[in-house]
Amino acid sequence: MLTQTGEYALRALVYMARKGSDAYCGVKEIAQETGVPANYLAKILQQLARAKVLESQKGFGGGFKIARRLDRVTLFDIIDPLERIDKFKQCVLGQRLCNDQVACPLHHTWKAISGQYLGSLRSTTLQDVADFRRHADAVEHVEE
Amino acid sequence: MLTQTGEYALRALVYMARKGSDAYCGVKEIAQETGVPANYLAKILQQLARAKVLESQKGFGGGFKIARRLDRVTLFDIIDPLERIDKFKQCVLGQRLCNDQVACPLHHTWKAISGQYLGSLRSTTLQDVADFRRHADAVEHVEE
DNA sequence: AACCAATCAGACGCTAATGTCCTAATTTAG
DNA sequence: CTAAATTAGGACATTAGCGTCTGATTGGTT
Repeated sequence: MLTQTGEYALRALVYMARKGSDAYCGVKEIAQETGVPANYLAKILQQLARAKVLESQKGFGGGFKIARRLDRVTLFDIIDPLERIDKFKQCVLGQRLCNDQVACPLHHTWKAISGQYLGSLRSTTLQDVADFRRHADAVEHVEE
Repeated sequence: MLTQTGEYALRALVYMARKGSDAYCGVKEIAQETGVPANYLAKILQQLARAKVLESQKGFGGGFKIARRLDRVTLFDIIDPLERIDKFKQCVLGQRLCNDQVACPLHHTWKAISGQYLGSLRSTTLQDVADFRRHADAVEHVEE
């Protein structure tokens, strides 16, 4: 469903989004807080920087930060550069000819399944995630 | 989403279901028709036999056949013995404490996504797939 | 200018998934 | 009974994902 790399990326970006600061955030800190191996996380964040999802800054006080407004970054944006999402477009049964008109036995079933998955990833933004968290915190606070 | 092994299993079982015969079906034939590497497919089918999804028969005229009525075999039954579907139950962000009450920022989003996925796999049977195919064949025939 | 903090880039190793091959064990045909 | 067909099972090879390490580069601090 989600590769290890993709999960690590989600962990890191959710952490950064939730932190909310506009300053650059170091790899060590993110790794520490999310439990992702630091060196490997660095590779992942570099890829996301190349994909323009993050901005990076070398040197003292440098690190990574989210390149766009939180409501303009979807979960799909984060996972897409790291995994082969285009797999979804190919026929599960491996038939060359498989589309809405001429469909393999699994075409419609699989299109529905993958459509729901991709749709959810595309419609959920980091803003949604950050908002939810704050709401949950508030609820917790009220319950105390 | 779906591992290579799982995809191969789907290809093979859909082929067998569609063929509709109650006789044992040889690995070579299935491999030929589905484009799956024969030796690897053999391993996969053996696993499904151990999981009671298939029955196997050695010797001349032997092979594999589906062990239950087609409407009692879901796509989930086919994929489950081959992949670690239990991954879905774990928190995406890796938090130890994450459930409906105390949720991580992604809990609800991810629960919805994986729920749709697993639900589709569990509610689709080989009978559905075989039926669809026959219907599609009929449509093709009419169009000629 | 010298130094330090941090990313960048590439090489390297480990592990699991994928794929191949060979030898048994089993069943049927003749 | 023998030979052929076929799965069962294990050993092995290949590949890709995951993870580590080292040196280079960049930018700020002193």
